[in-house]
Amino acid sequence: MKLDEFRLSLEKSISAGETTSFFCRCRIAYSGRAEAELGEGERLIIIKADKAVLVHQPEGSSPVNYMKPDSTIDVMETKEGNKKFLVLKCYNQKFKDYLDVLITKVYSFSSHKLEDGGKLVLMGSEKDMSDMIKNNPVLISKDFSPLSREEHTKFGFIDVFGHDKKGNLVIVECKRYTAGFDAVQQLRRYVEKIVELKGVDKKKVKGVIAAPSIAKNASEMMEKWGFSFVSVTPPKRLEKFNRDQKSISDF
Amino acid sequence: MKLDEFRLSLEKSISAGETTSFFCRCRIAYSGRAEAELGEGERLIIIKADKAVLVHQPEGSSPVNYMKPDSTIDVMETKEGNKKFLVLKCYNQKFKDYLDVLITKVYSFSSHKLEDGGKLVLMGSEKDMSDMIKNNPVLISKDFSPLSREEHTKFGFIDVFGHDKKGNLVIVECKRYTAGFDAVQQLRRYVEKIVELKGVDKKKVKGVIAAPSIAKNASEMMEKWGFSFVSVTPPKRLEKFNRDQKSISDF
DNA sequence: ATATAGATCTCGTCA
DNA sequence: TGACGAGGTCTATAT
Repeated sequence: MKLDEFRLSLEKSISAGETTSFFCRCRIAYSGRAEAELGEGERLIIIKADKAVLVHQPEGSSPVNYMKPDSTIDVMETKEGNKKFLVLKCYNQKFKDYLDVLITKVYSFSSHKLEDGGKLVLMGSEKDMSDMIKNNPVLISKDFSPLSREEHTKFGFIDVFGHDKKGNLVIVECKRYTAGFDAVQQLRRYVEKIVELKGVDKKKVKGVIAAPSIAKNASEMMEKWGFSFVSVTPPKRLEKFNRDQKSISDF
Repeated sequence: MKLDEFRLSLEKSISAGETTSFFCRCRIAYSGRAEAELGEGERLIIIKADKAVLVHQPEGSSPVNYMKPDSTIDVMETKEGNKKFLVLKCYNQKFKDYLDVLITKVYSFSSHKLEDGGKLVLMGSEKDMSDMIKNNPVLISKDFSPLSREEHTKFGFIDVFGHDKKGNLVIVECKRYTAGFDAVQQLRRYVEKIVELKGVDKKKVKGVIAAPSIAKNASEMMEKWGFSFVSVTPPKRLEKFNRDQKSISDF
């Protein structure tokens, strides 16, 4: 594809608020929160309707370079020797980010005005876990009584907060994956805050990690601080479909 | 674009290890580490050479649905009433992830075998910060002597480790952005580990956060634990180009 | 705008 | 392979 032709199509698409996708050969420089350079190679570049920019190499889930939404995007001509190339100049005012893409060749270009009001409905998040625990407190222990869930209090952001029949306060930290050091430390901070702010005896505040599993080192740390681990798996609904059906949904 | 025609092109591209991009109308169901549904709408779908799948809505940096690399991808026909549609069935064995995309319409399709050996060169990471501090220890204090950097020791992963002239051990935790609770706790854990494993007096181990700034609450926590904060900004090189030059790089 | 924490985090690294 | 920490994390939420 000719660069001139590409340039016209691209500018038109961007100003029309379309979402654009093109394969090209390019070099990239970024400066902003950090700085990065990427030598010449073939990539897929996406410009979204909200002026987000993504540069994808042929492998990996994440873009190798990107710009956040609300960037300004200009297309300019540049010369290298006697050859004309294009430069995609992107700037994000909010984050003081700059991205330059030197485009030396374009293989294909496509663009479309996407109409999409769909919103993702997700199940199995940490929030869903704390929900499940609040509704089934026996998952934590036979005498656990939850009081609040997912609340931003002056004690901190505690997943599930409650008490037991022995008069202990109980703080539950949920993790949807294997709990590690970070989870234990987070719990420890909440426990200390509660002890400090409520002025109760340290022994009267119990810390609990609810997660599918816990790392060995983290487990040792738990013992040290007198916390306990309860194996809980985030709730799901469709799982059975995976094995039984051709499609996980009949839409 | 006809669905039959699209199907042939897509299957050919996938098996050829190309990177593929197409605009379509679709509905989506995911089940695996969590579960998700996304109603009908127009999206851009990318299938990479490594069998990663990305579904992008017209807005936002991140894909609304995705599959990690090394997924198996099948294209199947399905019926809804008397209409024929396509289903993209993706499965990742390692993560037990399933993604179904019901495609009702395809607007455009493009595919290319990307040749790209380019690797991103990044400057200004936390590693670069700890490098800078090791080479300019005065950034921490006049009498700081670094011993190691970015080392996995039995004491933990410590950004910069050293001592001062008063015989104290000094542990520096670098953050490239505003330090918060998490950073302070991380530091606290390292300090406690060193005290425990080296068997030295608590007062002889000093904790330092090196970051551009620190959150107010985190700062209070620092005082409580006797840690100190030093303002350090991650190193960059190209910054001046941003304002002075048309391009942040002359490539 | 800042602060806090989750995420189908992703990615790299090391034991 | 699991554990652990960084990330130009991104995103949502609350203050």
